[in-house]
Amino acid sequence: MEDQPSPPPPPPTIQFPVNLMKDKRKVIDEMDFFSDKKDGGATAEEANTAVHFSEPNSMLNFNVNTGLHLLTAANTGSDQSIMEEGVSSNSEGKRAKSELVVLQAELERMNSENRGLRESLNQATNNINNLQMHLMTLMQQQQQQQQQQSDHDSEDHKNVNGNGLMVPRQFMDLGLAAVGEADEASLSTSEGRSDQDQSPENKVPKLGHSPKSADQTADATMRKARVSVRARSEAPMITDGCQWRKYGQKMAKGNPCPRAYYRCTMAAGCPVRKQVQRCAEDKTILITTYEGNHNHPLPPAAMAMASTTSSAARMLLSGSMPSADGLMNSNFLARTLLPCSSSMATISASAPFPTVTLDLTQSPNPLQFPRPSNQFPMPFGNTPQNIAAALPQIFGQALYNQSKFSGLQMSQDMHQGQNSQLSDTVNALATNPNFTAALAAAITSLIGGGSSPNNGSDNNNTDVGTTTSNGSGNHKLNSSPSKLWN
DNA sequence: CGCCTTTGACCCGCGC
DNA sequence: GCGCGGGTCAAAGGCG
Repeated sequence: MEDQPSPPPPPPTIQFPVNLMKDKRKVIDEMDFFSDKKDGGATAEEANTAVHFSEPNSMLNFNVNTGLHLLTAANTGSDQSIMEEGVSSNSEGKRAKSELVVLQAELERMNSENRGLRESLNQATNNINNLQMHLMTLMQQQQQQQQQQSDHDSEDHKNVNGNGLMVPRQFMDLGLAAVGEADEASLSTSEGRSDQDQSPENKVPKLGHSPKSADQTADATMRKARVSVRARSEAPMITDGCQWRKYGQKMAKGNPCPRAYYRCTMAAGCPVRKQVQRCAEDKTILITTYEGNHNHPLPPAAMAMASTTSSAARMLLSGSMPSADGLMNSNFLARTLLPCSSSMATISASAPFPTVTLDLTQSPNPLQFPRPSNQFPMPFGNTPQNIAAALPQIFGQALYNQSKFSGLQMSQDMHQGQNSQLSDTVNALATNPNFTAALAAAITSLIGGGSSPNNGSDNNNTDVGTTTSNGSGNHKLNSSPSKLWN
C-alpha cells in the first residue's frame, strides 16, 4: 500500500474522497439509475465536504463524539437546532459515519507510518550498535597486536607457552596449563585438524573423562563454555542478528516454561547453539544461553553476540578449567573483570558447564559502567536488540581488563600514546550527544576505508573448520541468508 | 515447494 | 542396571 506517497498533512484524507467522487460521478453520470442515487449521495457528500471545509476543527471534534454531543445539544441547545438536527439526522449520521471512516483510515495510516518509523528506528539502532561493535573489535585487535608486540619487548612479564601464545601468568599459576593451547585451539581450530574421526563436536565427552588431546579438550571447553543472558523481554527471543533454527524443545525440570533449542543456520555446520527459556520466577525474564563459536562471517548485528560468546568462552578458558581452583578463579574473574557489575555478571560453579551469566534485568541501565577511557557508554535502553549489541562491550572490556590484569597489557600511557587517535575517537563517542555522527566519524577515521566490516576474521569467530562436515547429522541446514535480520 | 516449527523418540551421562 | 534429565534427531505438518 505504498502507492500513496503518505502525505504529511491531515486534510488530504478528506480531500481525496471528494475529488474521487466528483470524477467518478462524471463518468457514471451516463446511467440514469446510478445518476439519481449518485446525485443524492453526491449532494450529501458535497454537503459534507462543504461543511468540512467551512467548519473549523471544532466541527471535527463535534463529529468525532457525535452521539454524546447530540445529547448534550439536545439538553442545552435551542429547540430549533434540535429540530434541524432531527430533520437532517440522516445526513448527519452519514456524515458522522464517513468521518469516522476517514478518521479510522487516518488512524490506520498513522499506525502503519508509526510502525515504519519504529522499524527504521530499530534499524538505525542496530546500525549504531553494529558500528560500536566494529569499533570494539578494532580496539580488541589493536590490543592483541600490542600484546604481541609487548611479548617481544618484555618477556619477563609474561608466560609464553610452547606454541608461542601468550598466557596470562595469573592463570598459569593456578594450574591452568592447558589454557594457552586451548585458547589457541579455540581461536584457530581449523588449522590442520584432520584428526581422528572425532565425534561430532556436540558429542564431545565430558571434560577430563578420557585422555583426549589438548586440542580436543580445548574444543570441548569451547563447546561447553556458555554465556547466559538474562534480560527482560516480551519477545520470544532476543534479537542478536543471527539466523536461528529451532531444533528442539523440552520441558526442563523445575521450570514450567519449556526450553527451546536453536542452532545457527547461517552456515552449514555452524556449531553455535542457543537455548531460550523464560525464568520460572519471573516470566518476563528471558534467559538465553549461547554456546559455541560461529565458523562463518557474520553480519554486523550478529557479530555482537558472536564476539560475546567467543570472548566469554575465552575468558572462561583462561580462568575456569573445570577444576575447583578454576571455578574459584572464575568467580574471582567475574568480580575482577566486571568490577562495576558484580551483581550483573557471574560465573557459575554449580552449572555442569562453565557459564557466564549476565543479568541485565536488575539495573535500569546496567551498561553504564564507570569506565576507563576506552569504554563506551550505551545510550540505549535495555531492549533485547540492545542487549545483544551491548554484550561484546562487556566482554570486550572484560578481556581488556583481563589482559591488563595479567600483566600482558602495555602500560596505559603507552597504550594511550599509540592509540591516541583511538582514544580521541572513543572520547568523542563518549561525550558527543550526536552519537551516530560521532560514531560514523570515528569509524571513518579508524578504518580509513580499509577494512571490511563484515570480514569474518575480524571478530572472535573461531574458524572452526569450514571443512568440518558436522557429523551431527544436521543435513537440513539451509544457508540461505534470506532472513538475516529477522 | 521449500523452509520452518513441532514433537515424540532416541541417545547419553550421571546418580542411586 | 535402572531411572532421570538434558540434549538432539528426524518425521510430520504448517505456512508463505
